[in-house]
Amino acid sequence: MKYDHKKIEKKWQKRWLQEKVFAASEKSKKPKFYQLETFPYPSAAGLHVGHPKGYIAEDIHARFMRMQGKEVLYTMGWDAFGLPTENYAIKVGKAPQEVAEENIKNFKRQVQMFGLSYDWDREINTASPDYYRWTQWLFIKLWEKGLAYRAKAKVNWCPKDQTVLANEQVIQKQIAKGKSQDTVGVCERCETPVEQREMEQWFLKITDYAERLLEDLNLVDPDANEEIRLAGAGWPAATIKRQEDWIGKSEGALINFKLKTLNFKQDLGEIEVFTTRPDTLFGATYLVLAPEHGLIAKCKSQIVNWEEVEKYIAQASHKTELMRMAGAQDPPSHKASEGQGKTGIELKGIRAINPATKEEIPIWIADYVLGSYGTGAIMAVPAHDERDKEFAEKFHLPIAVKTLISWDEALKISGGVKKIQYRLRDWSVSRQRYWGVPIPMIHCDACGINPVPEKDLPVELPRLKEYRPKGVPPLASSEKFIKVKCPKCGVTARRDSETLDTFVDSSWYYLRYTDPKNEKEPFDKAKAKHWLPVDLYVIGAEHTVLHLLYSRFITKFLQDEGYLSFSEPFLKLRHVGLIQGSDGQKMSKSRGNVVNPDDIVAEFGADAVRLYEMFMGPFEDGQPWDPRGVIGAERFLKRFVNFVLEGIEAKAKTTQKESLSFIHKTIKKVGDDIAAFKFNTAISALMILLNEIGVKPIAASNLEDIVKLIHPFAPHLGQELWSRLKHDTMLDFEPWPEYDAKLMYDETVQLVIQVNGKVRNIVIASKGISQGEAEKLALASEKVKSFISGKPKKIIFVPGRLINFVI
RNA sequence: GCCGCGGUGGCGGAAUGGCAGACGCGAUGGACUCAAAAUCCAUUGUCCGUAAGGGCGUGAGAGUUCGACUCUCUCCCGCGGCACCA
Repeated sequence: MKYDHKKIEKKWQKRWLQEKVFAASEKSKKPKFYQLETFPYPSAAGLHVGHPKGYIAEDIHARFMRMQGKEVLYTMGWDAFGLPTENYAIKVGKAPQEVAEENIKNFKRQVQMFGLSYDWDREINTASPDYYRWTQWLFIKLWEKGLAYRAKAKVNWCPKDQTVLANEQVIQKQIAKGKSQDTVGVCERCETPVEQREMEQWFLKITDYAERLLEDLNLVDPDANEEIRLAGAGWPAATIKRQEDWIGKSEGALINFKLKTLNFKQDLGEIEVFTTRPDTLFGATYLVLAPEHGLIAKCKSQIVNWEEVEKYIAQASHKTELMRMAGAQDPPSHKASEGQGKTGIELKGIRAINPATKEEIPIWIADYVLGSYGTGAIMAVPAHDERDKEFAEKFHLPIAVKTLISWDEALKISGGVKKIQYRLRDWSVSRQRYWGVPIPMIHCDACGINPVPEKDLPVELPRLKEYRPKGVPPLASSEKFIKVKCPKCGVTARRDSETLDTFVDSSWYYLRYTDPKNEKEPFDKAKAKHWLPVDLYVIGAEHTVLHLLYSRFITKFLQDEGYLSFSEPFLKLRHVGLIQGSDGQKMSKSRGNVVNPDDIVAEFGADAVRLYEMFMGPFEDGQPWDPRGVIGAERFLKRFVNFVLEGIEAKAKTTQKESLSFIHKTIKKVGDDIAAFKFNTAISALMILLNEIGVKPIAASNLEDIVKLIHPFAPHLGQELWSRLKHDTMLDFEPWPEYDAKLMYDETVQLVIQVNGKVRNIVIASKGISQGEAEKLALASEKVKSFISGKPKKIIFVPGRLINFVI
């Protein structure tokens, strides 16, 4: 057989699809295994060769698990809502619906060309009303429990995309500011500097789950039942760390400071601060409030420098924009130390009393204190805190000596209480754009905000001719959409005109895969219980905070509501390392280093590309694309085909044992490596096997084993060779070969002889050679003897491996 | 600044306390060919040596050990994350 990849790949892909070979059934008696991968955002650009890397790895794993006797749920879907599609649609003058449909079609074709063993009957699309009606349902459930709420808040506004961004969607970027460097928050999609705006928004109360999201990172199975592992156990340590850092738990105390005013007529009460260092209370020499702190307005009449204070507050509220403008205009003489200094102003006319020292201390406002964290007020301890010290030195505030007391004493003196704070903020989910899930709420002047009744779901996204962003939600301009009867009182009310952040869409998709066609519920409880939690999830490292945290939150919420019976959705996580362009840079259109998989697959075949991408290096690392590398993979596959076909001709002529130990070693190595996601060394082991056995005769059963070993990596080829070996079964459901540990070892070993730790000779010895025999054998060698004079001080013997003479 | 990960031939990488550079790419030489491609064979860390052989070598320096790419400490460089969270 000539290795005609086009012919065999087409042939088997067609059969796999037509016969629904990989359909997963919950009725199967086999143990389940649920594999998930980040469902793609179908962009107009299509895939580049880097995208399928994670999919290929999952497919190898899925096929391996099937051969291990597991019923594998492994499927694909489309995260189809979102800004890039909408922006692209605007650019080309089409409806987002059409663009999304075209993109999905193209993505599906490209994905299918790699021969991935998905159950296509479970395909989902977040932009389809069948799906998003349940996203809306989920939102309403959250609202019913008080976990979705509207609040006026300072939000991140992207002026280019004309929409709000979650904190997690704002990335810090360094900008040159004269000679110095400064950072600005920019939109993660278009890199436009983000502005601060005060807006009324929908939020999801993820902070209610902060403690559980943190605690459950450490979940282990109490019964040590290997079949039921819980979250954390199978996660990379760095991912757990990043989640912990993001939640940012700190333990501290709330302490009240009495207020004192120059004018004794008014009682101003107390001011509450949050501190993680109550033990430094004696060193608190001044207080600092965030500019938005409520006390400031309350004390207006007591503050003698009100005009200045007001001016400072106004400046601080526009800080993001101002900093950006200043950055562009600053003269080059601007020094980093000056530019990055803290700003602030004293509230003259009021003072606080330090409860430990009883001294009067000044009160300042400064924008280095955040209104949204703790109480928005701090006690400044310049003797112990670098930031406070910097501020104190700049404004000539007193720095007390270092005095530490116990927490208990500090709380007793001040009447403070212990308090736990989290860095995590609530999740802003409102978007003022068109291409997303309409928020299923109705605003009525009389009854307030109420959800759309469940029977009226989905609230379909209407087709709009004009959907471009103008700062107000595009849906608001559609009278037909907006006008609705209030579900409570029946009078004319208004639909919510915002759409949901697409992270809401993807926060529950892994649940829908278990029951994708259900029209009555988001999923059937029994089916979810059968398949979930997800056993293995391959995601990009960029999702370790956002998507992962949101999904965990939603899972816990649905557990609380009785829909799910577990608290953590993903047992084992693996991150895929990005393939770079041949220039070592990230693949991008603008750099012109994008490699299109269509061309590569057409030339070398899916199997060769699969093999190469897995062979490049460690899965979680990124490597540059080497156009020659695929050729190497193709060469190996050709040699493999010849090896097997020659083997078939010579078949049954031998019961050869010569190469047996090698085959058993390789069976173990390949299996262990697939399970550990070490695909590069698994492939290397197969190459070594082929090099080693070469033209030696081999028994028919061993030949079949070798075909099974390559099958997960090159399934079209594996299946084709399997059929050439006169089998009409699907190789994916044949048992993975077993290795015999007794047969893995050779009778002889290469014994390394060292003198003072340096290798001086290597001799062949029997496996079980004793130390005495080894010494004799070693000293029989002239080479070794020439390095030894007199009696060795010490002899180290590692059985079956090494003998070292210490002189 | 803080946290995390990493640094091994010309390149991707292998080896997690016991032969450094597996496997692959590239390169050099050879076979086949009218020729080229493809394929096959050999060589391929570096220095000294005709050779046998030996010295050096995993970012730098120290340490632990009979023995260190591997463990410990200090430093340098690269990548990623967080960034006034009191």
